[in-house]
Amino acid sequence: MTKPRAAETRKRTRIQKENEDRILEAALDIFSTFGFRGATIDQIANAAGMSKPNLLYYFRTKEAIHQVLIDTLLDNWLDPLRELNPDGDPLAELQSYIRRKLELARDYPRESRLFANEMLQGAPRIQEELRDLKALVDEKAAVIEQWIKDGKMARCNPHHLIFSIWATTQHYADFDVQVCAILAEEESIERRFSDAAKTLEQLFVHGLKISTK
Amino acid sequence: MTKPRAAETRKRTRIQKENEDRILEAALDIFSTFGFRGATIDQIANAAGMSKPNLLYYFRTKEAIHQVLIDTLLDNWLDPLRELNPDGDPLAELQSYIRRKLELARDYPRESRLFANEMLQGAPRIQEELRDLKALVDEKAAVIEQWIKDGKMARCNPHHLIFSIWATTQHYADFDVQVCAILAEEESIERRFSDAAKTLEQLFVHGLKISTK
DNA sequence: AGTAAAATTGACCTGTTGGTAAATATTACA
DNA sequence: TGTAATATTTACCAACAGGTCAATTTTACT
Repeated sequence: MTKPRAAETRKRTRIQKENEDRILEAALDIFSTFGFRGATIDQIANAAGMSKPNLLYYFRTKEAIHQVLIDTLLDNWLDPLRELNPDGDPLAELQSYIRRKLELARDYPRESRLFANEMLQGAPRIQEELRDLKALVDEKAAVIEQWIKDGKMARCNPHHLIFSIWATTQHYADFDVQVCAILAEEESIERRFSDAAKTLEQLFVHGLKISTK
Repeated sequence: MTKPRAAETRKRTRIQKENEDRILEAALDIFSTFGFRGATIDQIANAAGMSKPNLLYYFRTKEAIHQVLIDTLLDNWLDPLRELNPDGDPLAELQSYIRRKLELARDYPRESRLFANEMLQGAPRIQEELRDLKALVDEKAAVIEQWIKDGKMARCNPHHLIFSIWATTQHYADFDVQVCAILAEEESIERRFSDAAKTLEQLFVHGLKISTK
């Protein structure tokens, strides 16, 4: 015990807490932009307003920082799916799920990009988390399957439906540059968000066919 | 002219052509997985079965390789959108667009990931290409808008519709690890693809509402 | 076969990167 | 106020990265 690392001790100091938060905040910026290998500790330390050795006093390795980010990310990220209520109205439930995912993409784009980066690289650091994810998705897919069997919504493949919801919503975080480049620049983020929400609702509920109502 | 670099000379040798192809092939692997900053020349050279200096004999810098990949990528990538025919049947045109994009995701996942990596990092190296992209998208969005005005398809925001098509199809390339982890492992790529195609058609055309036909 | 151009390599250089060691400064708390 | 634990910094290291150079081998062509 010659070197009682801050992160290891039981009680966390005020300074410790503050600095760890600053580091994680900065690391989220850098990792989400450059990916794990593309990010450097120097960059993160700099963004956190801190010297590199000082940063390494709080997190022993680059991996350690990344791990914490990924872990906390996944928790929040899956909350909307967890809340899908089997007893609610199917279309309303799905619409609210879509909306909540879209809000996450709007409010936490860096988290989305961090996750996307990890996926692009083949998810080398989150194999076990993917297993938990599968369990949750399978569970909710069963819920959707039941809805379909009960004749409450159109037949479709529940897993792929979930993929489509993920894809369309996260797109606004992950491909934000592209979205902004293509939409007129004067479009505010609020406008983009509400247009996206309206379009997704239209698509997922009614599709593109002329409705005969 | 003391050093007539291979890539600069008019006539391309057999060896030159072969090696450039091998390098680009290897670079696509590495860049698409690790992103620009995460990829190293050593990795690429190694994957191409070639020494680093030899690789640098064909491409002067890491950027040069990346640039070629991005340029050729964008061309092929946008072909399906270019072919959207204003005089065709709207829903059939869009369905065939979706299918072609899905085929691209299946057959050229690395290209998709390369592009995704660039987007995640804020598209630092493809600003001007994004402008061309905007022009094309605006043009096709106008086509869709006309279809809507003609009462041939349901009202929606054409730009966001295109985003949704991109998102859902590319998802199968970019998030392949996740998709595979969540679907049962025994599912073949053909099965995944056909399930995805069917689901997307259902979604984009009919939506999830119970159809009354 | 001879030769000039093209291709390849090993050795090297410079800057960067993840991480360490030891010394110093600061804080919390009795 | 003293002091032990905590926090921070300076100086450093070894490995790696992008890229160059000069020398050597291979190829294409007469």
